[in-house]
Amino acid sequence: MIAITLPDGSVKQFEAGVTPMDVAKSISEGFARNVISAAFNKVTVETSTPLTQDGNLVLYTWKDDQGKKAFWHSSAHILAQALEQLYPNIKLTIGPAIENGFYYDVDFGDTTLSDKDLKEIETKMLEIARGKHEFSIRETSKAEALDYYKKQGNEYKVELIENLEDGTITFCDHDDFTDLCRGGHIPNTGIVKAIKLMSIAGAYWRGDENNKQLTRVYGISFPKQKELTEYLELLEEAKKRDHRKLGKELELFTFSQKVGQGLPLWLPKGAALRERLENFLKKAQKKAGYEMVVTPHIGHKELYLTSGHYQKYGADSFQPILTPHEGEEFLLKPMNCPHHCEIFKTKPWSYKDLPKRFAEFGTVYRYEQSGELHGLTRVRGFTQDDAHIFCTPDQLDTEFKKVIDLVLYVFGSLGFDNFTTQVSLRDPDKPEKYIGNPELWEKAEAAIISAVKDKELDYVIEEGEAAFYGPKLDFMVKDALGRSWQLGTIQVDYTLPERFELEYKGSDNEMHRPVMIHRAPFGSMERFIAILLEHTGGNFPLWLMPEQVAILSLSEKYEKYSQKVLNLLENDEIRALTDNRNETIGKKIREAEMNKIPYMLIVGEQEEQDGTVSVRKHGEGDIGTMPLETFSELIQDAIKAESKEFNV
RNA sequence: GCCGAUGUAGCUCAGGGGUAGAGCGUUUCCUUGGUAAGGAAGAGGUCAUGGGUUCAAUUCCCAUCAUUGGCUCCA
Repeated sequence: MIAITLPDGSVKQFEAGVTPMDVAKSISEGFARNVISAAFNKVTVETSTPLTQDGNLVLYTWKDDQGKKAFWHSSAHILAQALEQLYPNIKLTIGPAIENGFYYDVDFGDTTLSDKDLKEIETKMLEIARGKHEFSIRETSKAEALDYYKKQGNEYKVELIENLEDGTITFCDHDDFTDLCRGGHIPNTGIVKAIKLMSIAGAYWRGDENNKQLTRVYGISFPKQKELTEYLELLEEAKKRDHRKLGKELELFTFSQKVGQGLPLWLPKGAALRERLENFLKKAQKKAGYEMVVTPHIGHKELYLTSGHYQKYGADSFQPILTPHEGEEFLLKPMNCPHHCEIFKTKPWSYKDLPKRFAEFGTVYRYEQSGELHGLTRVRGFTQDDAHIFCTPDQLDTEFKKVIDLVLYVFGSLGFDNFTTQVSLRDPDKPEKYIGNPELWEKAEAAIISAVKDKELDYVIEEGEAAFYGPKLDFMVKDALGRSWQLGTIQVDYTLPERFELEYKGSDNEMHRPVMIHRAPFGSMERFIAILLEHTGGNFPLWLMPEQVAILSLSEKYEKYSQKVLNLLENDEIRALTDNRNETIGKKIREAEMNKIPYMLIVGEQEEQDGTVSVRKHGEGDIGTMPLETFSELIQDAIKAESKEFNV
């Protein structure tokens, strides 16, 4: 007999050789029907794996992440089988479960797969699924496994197996299909009821662009057709919130092929929104002791040689600009920090002067690969809400935490309540990717981790994600399509002060090197506004709205009164517009609603006589008639209610 | 940059070897209205660009450019 401990702490005795599914059945038949995966002593096992010793067993259903993982991983096997049946000479490589579904990377040889083929593959997959084939795991020797794939001429699987230890190699079989696999499947293919293949994409073998490009088929599957339908509806919903679509509809920004790809053009409403965001941050930064500086859009090549950016990114950047006669080389500014370092150098500093905090909304230009451009989130010219803090090593901890406070204030003011943070450290295996001495790196990394702990942020540590000159703390949020984007960033840098030979005089009358903090709460104005658009679906906080009030006259007869209402609101610094067109009120309301204008004021004969407005709120409808002054107070109070002050 | 898809009116999109269509928007006229589309008429397109096949190309083929889903990259 063996003792199986369940997650609730209860311990049950079973015959050795009992399977997780048997245990599930012993709890209840109904529960067992939903169990699709299991972990024994924290190791993923099949639901049919015999258990031979005491241990902790966790049973997973579709509701658990682990269950979904097993479900989608198993679906990838079904996909592979369908592909093999339809395209006999292909070479399978890897096919994992991902956050939303699964994919399989396949070498199709000379065949090209297109979207039209997906339907046929889906049909084949459903046919296989309906066969209710059981998944079973079988151990094999390394030699046998190698032999199997060498015979097939599948060099990818051979490469995978060569990197595995003998004795740990398993195959998974279902129906007549076999694949190298470490396990974690659902009991049988019949549990997969709904399948949708989403897209085809190219993907490099092992993620290395020097390797052969394979064809990746993305799909998702569900235990019920209804869940698939809901998922597809969710995707539709996400599309409606896409910042590229909303940006066009709300006339915020555009792109022009003639101006160049990745170079956004801000339309009046978008520019106004941007300006308001900038002013919001400027106000908080002023309180926090920042001073604004301004630097040019280009800089001498020498500047970036000193900073190290040229060596690191020069080759992949826009090519240097040559002056006509002297042949001097200038670069489009890819970073503001070298300029700010030169500002720091304009005069000698005492430790009593520090910290110095230089801030700039600095527009930078970077050559991003054409395939990488994406709306406003990945562009070639963008404006950073940049600042650099030059401080003594003693001040680092305090300054870093102050920056965290500022970032949290910004996020809180804009409704980003769900964010995570990432501490990005060096890749210990690739020291050549970084500049600066390892001791300083350690100091910087330790400073960030301690600040994050003190501030009780929810964080993950990612090795190898640091900037080349220093470690960083990034703030990430998710967009409407579930993609994670980096917003704010705070970086500790001992290296640039070294390279620019920055100094201050200490209390000991000796010269010392300051520490630098790079920081940008928004990250870039472009990206931030994109994410804000998707986050709010275009319903920005009232204080940011390009147009807060639409005054809709019932007919042209009330044009004069609507103009009067507009003037009075503008006196109270409320952004309003009038709509006196020869259209019905229903149409004017509809358009204002679609333009997401927060308040609509309907004015007609009654209102003109009484000096009132009939107020309609976006998304809510009629909220009644009131004196104009009352409405003005109402909206001003609403704006005040959502604007928090930044307190240092 | 690489692999796939897409590019038709200002916008959203249909069409298809014989030089183009809808809805919305826009213009003009009628209508002067009470909380999500009042009515009528008109204007508007070298069908992304450049080649090729063909009696004939917007349609088929190739290339380029842009957009897009991924991969790689991201100071």
